[in-house]
Amino acid sequence: MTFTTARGAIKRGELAKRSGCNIETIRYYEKIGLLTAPDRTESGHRLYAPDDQACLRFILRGRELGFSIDELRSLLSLVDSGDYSCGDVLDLTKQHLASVREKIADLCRLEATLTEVVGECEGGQAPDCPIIETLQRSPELP
Amino acid sequence: MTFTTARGAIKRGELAKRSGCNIETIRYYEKIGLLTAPDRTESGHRLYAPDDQACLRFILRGRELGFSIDELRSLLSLVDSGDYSCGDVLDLTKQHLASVREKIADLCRLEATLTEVVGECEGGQAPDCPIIETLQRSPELP
DNA sequence: TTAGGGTCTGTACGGACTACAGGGTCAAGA
DNA sequence: TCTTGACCCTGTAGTCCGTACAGACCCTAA
Repeated sequence: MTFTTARGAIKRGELAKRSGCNIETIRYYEKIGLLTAPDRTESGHRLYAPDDQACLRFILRGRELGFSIDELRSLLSLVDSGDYSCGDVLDLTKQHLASVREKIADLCRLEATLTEVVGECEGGQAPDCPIIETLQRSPELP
Repeated sequence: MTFTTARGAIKRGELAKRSGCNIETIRYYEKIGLLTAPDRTESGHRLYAPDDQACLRFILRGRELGFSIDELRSLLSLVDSGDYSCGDVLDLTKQHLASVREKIADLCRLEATLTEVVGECEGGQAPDCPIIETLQRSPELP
């Protein structure tokens, strides 16, 4: 049986399995300073304490919500500071939400254009493909 | 006055200016084989003939429509083959359209979640920030 | 003791560019 | 004719967010 290390500490592979995160990604987050370097066994294996595990979950959830690494860095430093204000967090989140909405708007414009050309093409046996024609036109003016 | 080269041929800087494309991006497209290498002056400066210019416009328009480099490679080889069938082009475009729609759906889910947490936070002087709480929850189950 | 897994490190790759350094070329003005 | 400044050339490194690999080390159970 394995010597039981500090309460609840687990190795990287186990953390990867439990969190659903790629094992290499965990090392990457440490490398870029997003996840603090955990304690190690004498032979150098990483040991993630429950706090470290919570931190990774925070990061993964943030990524799921589309926050960038830098945004998460800010959020984490707010949380770690202990007395973060709701306002700071809200500002960051609102900014992020705005950029998500922008991306949606961009993609919707794209979708409309593509739907249009697909519709034109589907209609008949046009001698010139309307999709190719669209591509050969000059870029759209603002 | 500059010696007038083959009708309408221009150098890279001029092509960049006219097309609105970053000058380095043109070189990049050549390097990855998307844009065919143009003729050169004796001293090695690139000279883009009207056909080359049209090809770059095609690429830029395609990128605007969100096609990947690989998709554009396929489209260009279809067009260059001369007797492309509308069906091939349509297939590629439909595939691309489907992926755009998927991205939109993903972002809309994101947007909904973010809007929700922002709404909760905005409401009052909650002692614990609901955004941080959301982040501290486990990742969403499928 | 050995076999197999797991973990360690460093490094390279991907897409789609962008930016820079250190040189060569070109055209116009003095 | 010379010089000046704008252009162009090449190769390389950086961006973002990971992913993947090689070669070495460690750990545990049979």
